[in-house]
Amino acid sequence: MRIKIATWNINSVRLRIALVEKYLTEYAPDVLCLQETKVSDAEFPLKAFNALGYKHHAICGQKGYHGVATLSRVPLDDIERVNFGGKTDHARHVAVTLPGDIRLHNFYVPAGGDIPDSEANEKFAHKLAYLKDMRDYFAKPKRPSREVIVGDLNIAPLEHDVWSHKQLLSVVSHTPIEVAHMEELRRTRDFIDAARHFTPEPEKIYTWWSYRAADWSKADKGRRLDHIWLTPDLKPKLKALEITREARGWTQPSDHVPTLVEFKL
DNA sequence: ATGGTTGTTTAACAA
Repeated sequence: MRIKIATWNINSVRLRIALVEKYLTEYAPDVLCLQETKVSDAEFPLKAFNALGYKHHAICGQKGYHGVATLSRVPLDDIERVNFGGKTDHARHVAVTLPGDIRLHNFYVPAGGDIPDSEANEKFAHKLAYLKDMRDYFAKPKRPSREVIVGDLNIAPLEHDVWSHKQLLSVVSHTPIEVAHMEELRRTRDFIDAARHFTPEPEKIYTWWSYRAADWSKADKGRRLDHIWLTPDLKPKLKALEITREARGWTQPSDHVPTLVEFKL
């Protein structure tokens, strides 16, 4: 059995529903995990997904901000929403179980504001608290043997996950303290970084380009903020990983592009 | 060193 799982920070699912339809039609993931849906569950555009065969839904949204959703052509079991980081009004996580007993977590980690100092910037403190809660959650005993974490983790951990390591060392998303928190989380289950499994450093990998560049592609000042991690027992099942850079050039795009992983179980 | 853009919701905030 093969299964394809995609993750995409869509930055408003209602505004970009036509781009979602285009992606589903052209790339045909079995499961799509969206972040920054920016919509309450009652207003979520489910019809478009149902029409394309994505009839299984796990949605955790809120009005205007944040929000995650997992849409699937295969059944979803044991839907769970966990509050990490202490802010109970933030919709940033939903988990499901896929056929093959894969526990799939869809995350939208807080961006963390502009100043990389927990004293001066409450948003940065919240980001680090969120990552600590994630670490504690995955460190608990009796976790499922097959787990996958996907989403916008809002951290580019490696030197070649950003366009300039030196120039971004004090920029939120690439600071050593964030990277250390992320590594502590990764080590709880010895998660495999799927993108780097297929494309090791020093090759650059980006999944996000700022809206503020005059020519995003020419400047190419990207960061790898979106990730797919898997527990080691899934490593031999990895077949492919695809980052759809092209999607950044679509009309009225998200600033993030989709990442897709394929397993042969 | 600075400023640059986009989306939600309606001037400010988040990213």
